[in-house]
Parts: sequence; structure tokens; C-alpha cells
Amino acid sequence: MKQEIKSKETQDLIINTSFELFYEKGYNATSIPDIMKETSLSKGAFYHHFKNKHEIGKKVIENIIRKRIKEGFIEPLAELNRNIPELLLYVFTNRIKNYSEREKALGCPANNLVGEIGYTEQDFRVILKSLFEEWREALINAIEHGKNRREIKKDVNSSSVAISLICAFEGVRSVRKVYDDDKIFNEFMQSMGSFIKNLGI
Amino acid sequence: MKQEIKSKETQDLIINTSFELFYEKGYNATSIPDIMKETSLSKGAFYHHFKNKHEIGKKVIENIIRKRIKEGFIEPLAELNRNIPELLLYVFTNRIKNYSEREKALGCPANNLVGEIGYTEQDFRVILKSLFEEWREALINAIEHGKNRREIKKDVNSSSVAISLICAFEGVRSVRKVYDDDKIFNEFMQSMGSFIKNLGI
DNA sequence: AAAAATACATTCTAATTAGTATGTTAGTTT
DNA sequence: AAACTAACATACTAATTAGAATGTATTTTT
Repeated sequence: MKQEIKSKETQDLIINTSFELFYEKGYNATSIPDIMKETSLSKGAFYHHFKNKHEIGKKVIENIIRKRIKEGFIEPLAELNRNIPELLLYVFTNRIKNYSEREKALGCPANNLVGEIGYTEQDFRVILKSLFEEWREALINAIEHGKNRREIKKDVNSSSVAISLICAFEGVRSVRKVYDDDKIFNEFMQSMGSFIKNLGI
Repeated sequence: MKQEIKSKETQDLIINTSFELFYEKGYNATSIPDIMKETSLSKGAFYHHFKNKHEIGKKVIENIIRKRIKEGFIEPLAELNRNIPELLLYVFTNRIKNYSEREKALGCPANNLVGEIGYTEQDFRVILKSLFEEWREALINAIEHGKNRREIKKDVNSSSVAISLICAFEGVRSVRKVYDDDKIFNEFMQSMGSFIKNLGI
């Protein structure tokens, strides 16, 4: 029982540390020794708990990144009693302002991984796709609610708007990463704002 | 004179090959031996012409990627005699359909590099930023033309729209890469289309 | 035509890497 | 309490890597 807790804690430490390093340096640029140096554990510990780097990659996406998307983008969409255009405006523009400098400089962890994925790492792609799908479904649900409550125009294509919001958001985090300047966010929010307002009646 | 031509040809071969491999496998996942195996030249040839991988990375961005952005996104914007909303619609939606399967699956080379960049590779970030700036300026110029010709609303913020178009476009190429499904493009184009139409008078 | 420089190829080193094998200590089961 | 197992650490191998050193044929310069 005591061992089980210890084991879980160690695994979590390795997964969390991996996430941070992948986020800062990229997946391919991070080695297993890099990760284990950071945890102050040995390489033996790594290979006792995990098969290889690929497995840790999957765990990072499935556990950490999925949780971040859920908490950051899906759960805030659950307040369906709110006015939907306002809710979307909040989720896609206001929230951006609250990012830490680190998050602004490093971009979106999910999107960074997408950038690194080539033909090779199809496993990662499939898991990431499922995360985006969950996000997309939550958005479609919110938009449909808005349509039913006549807060959003009937002729709005929910699925199309949902994916476009996701695309725009991922895009701006990427572009902001290159610019390293908050001006990008401010200008983006202005157009994004008018796009969202234009969905409303 | 003969040597100069040979030298240039070899350098171009190495740069082009590097671009293709970076695009397919990512920058970090591509080694110099990988590149040189592909060129059928030796490692000695690489280090005769270039200092290290970082230098080749810069050359790939400055030469190949800059050229692609110029030809693909900036030059098409030069047809300022056309109706600007239509021109934007063409550049940002219709053109997407013509991407090859490879380009769709692998995403945007510039954006992929952005994903891989951490705190470390600031050199790349700065060069990439200058490419995005050129693109942004061309877009602002086109939008301003549209405003002057009363094809675009006066209250449209050109800079904000320009950066948002870029963000959305980079975003969709990233998301399409995860989904590996053309449905993403089609749905994106619908919303992007109405956003652009909404800029017009 | 001799000397020098260029465009490479070959060979080497030293570091880093993934992954394995083999400890050792503590906890768990019987 | 003995036997077993889990949680690591240490020490290894084998491959890959960046990059330097050195060699050689072909041009270019003088």
C-alpha cells in the first residue's frame, strides 16, 4: 500500500517534469537523462516505471495536456446559463490576458507538439486529435445552446465556428510566440471580438 | 568560376535537402548525417560549407521558407487592382484547397518551426518574426487599399485584421495536421469566408 | 608549370543517447 | 521470520551524434 503511493508519486513526478521540459525545450530536444536529472532520480527509476520516451510522451499528452485543455477551455464553457457570445468572448479573448509571461513566450503545449509531429509520431497525433475533438464538442454544444436561446444567429454553422475559434486561438498563441510582444494579443482580440459579436443577434 | 558554381550548387542541395527533412521529421529530429545521406555527399562537405546545424537552420528559414511565404502569400496580395475582400478570400480560403496531400499532412513549415522553438533558439524566432512582419505589412497594405477604394469598411482596423488572418491561417494548418481530414479546411473556410465578407461594405 | 586554394572524402574523437543488466534496500506476502 | 517483490541506483553496452583533423583530387592563381 505504502509502495503503491510511492510508485504513483514517482510516476507523477516524472510525468510532470517531462511535461515542463517538453514545454520548454520541445519533445525531441529533451532527453531521458535531462528529465531524470531534473527529478534528481536515476535512469533506473525511469525505466522501472516506463517503457521508453514514447510512452512518457503519450502519458504527458493524456494526463497533463488533456487536463490543461479540460480545465482551461472546456470547463469554462460549461456555464451555459451565461450569454453565449459573452461566454465565448470571455473564453477566447479575456482569458488570454491572464497568461503568465512564460506561457506567452512558450505558446500552447499542445500546439507545440503538433508542430513537432511529422509522419513518424502518428500515435501522438491521434491522441491530440481526441483532445481537440473534446474541445470542439464543448464549443458546438455552447453555440447550439446560444442558438436555442436566440443569442446566436440561426444560420451560424456551429461546427464551422467551433473549429475556426480553435484554429484562431491556436494560431495566435503560435504567432505571439514568434513576436514575443503582447501587441499581437491585443490586435487579435479586437478582430476575434468582432467575429464573435457578429455571431450574436 | 567553375568552382564558384559548383560550390553554390552544393550549398543549395544541402539547404534544400535540409528543408525537406526538417519539414518531414522536424528540426531537432533531423541530424546532419541524415541530411548528408540524403544528398549522397559526405559529412566533410557539410562542414566545408557550413559551420553547424544552427547555421543551416537559419539558411533554411532565410532562403527556403522566406521564399515560400513570399511566393505563396505576399505576391498574390500584390494584385491590388482586384476587389480586396475577394482577393483576401482567394488567398486565405481558395488557395488552401490546392495544397498537396503532403503539405496538408505536414502543415506549415514556418509554423512547425515555431512549435519547436523554446527559450533556446531565439535566433530562429527573430528571423521567423521578420517573415511574419513582411506578410503582415503586405496584408495591411492590401486592406488599406480596400478601405481607400470603399471596398472595406472604414472602421476596420487593418493591423488587427492582418494579424488575425495570419493567426487563423496558421492555426488551421496546425489543426488540420492533427485531424488529417479535409473537413477541417472546409469548415474553417466557411467561417473565415463570412469574417472576410463582413469586412466589406 | 608551380604554388595555392577549393571542394570535397575519410577517419577520428568525445559526448550524448537509448536501453539493458545487475545490484541493493525497503516493503509486502506467506 | 523467510521468501518474495517492488523501487529504485549503479554500471554497462551499443548506437548515434557533432564536430575536428587529415587526406586527396581538381581548380584557380601566379
